[in-house]
Amino acid sequence: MRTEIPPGTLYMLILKSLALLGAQHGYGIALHIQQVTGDVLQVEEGSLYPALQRMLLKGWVKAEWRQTENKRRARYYTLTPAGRKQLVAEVREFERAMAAIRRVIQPV
Amino acid sequence: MRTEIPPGTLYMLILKSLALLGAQHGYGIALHIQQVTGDVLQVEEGSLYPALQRMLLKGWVKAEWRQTENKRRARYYTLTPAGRKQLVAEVREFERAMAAIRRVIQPV
DNA sequence: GAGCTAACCATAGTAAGACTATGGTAGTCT
DNA sequence: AGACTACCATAGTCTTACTATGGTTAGCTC
Repeated sequence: MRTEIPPGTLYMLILKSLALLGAQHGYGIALHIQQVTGDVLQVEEGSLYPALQRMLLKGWVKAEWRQTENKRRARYYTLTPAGRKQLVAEVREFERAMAAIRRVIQPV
Repeated sequence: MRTEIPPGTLYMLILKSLALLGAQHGYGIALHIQQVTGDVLQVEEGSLYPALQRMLLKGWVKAEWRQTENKRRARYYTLTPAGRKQLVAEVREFERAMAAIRRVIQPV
C-alpha cells in the first residue's frame, strides 16, 4: 500500500534527492525516492516532470541533456545555489510545521 | 512568523480538536489550533468553514446551532463515529508519510 | 526482423484544498 | 453612536499532484 506524495513536499523531496545524488535525471530521482522510502512514496511521472519544469523556471535547478549509461538520452538536473538555499528553507519550514502539528495531534 | 496549514492536514487537525474539546464551534476550533501551536498554525476562516461543510457532507461531523456562553449563536460541531474512525486513519497515514519523508531528508 | 519490455520525457486535463477578499449578524463596551 | 470582538459563510484564485495519453529508443527474445 503506497501513499501519495503529501502536497507541498515534492519540491523538498526532489531538492534533497539532487543534493544527495548530484546530477540526476527525472527517472533516477523517482527511483531514488521510491527506494529510500521502501515503496511508501512513489512520485508519478505526471507529477515529477511538471514539478521539474517549475523548478527550472524558479531557478532552483538547471538541466542538461546527456547520455545515460544505457545510451539513452536523458535530462540531467543539478541544484543551483538558489536550489540549495531553497532546500534548507523548505526543510526548516517542514520541521516547524510538523512540530506544530504534532502538538495538536499528540494529546491522546 | 506563521506557517500555512500543510495541505491535507486540516481535516486531521479539526478532527483531533473536536475529539479533545467535544462539541465546539468553528471559531473555537480555530482558536484551539492557534493556541496549542503557539501561533505557528493559524487556520483562516476561508479555509475552516468550507472544510467543515465538506466534513458535514462526508458524515464525519454533525452540527447543531446553539448559544455560546456569550449569548451568540454558533454552530457546534461534534464528531460522529465515522469521524472518529477517520481521525484514526488520518493520523496513521500521516505518521506513515512523515516517516517516509524523513527517510529521504534525514541523510545530511 | 518482429515484438516486447524497460528506460526515459512530456503535456493536457482534472480535482482537491487552502488561501484572499468580501460581506453579513449580533453582543458588549466606551 | 461607534468600535471591537465573536461568529458564519461564499466566491474566486492559485498551486499542486494526479490520471490519461502519447512519444522515443536500447536491448532482449523468438
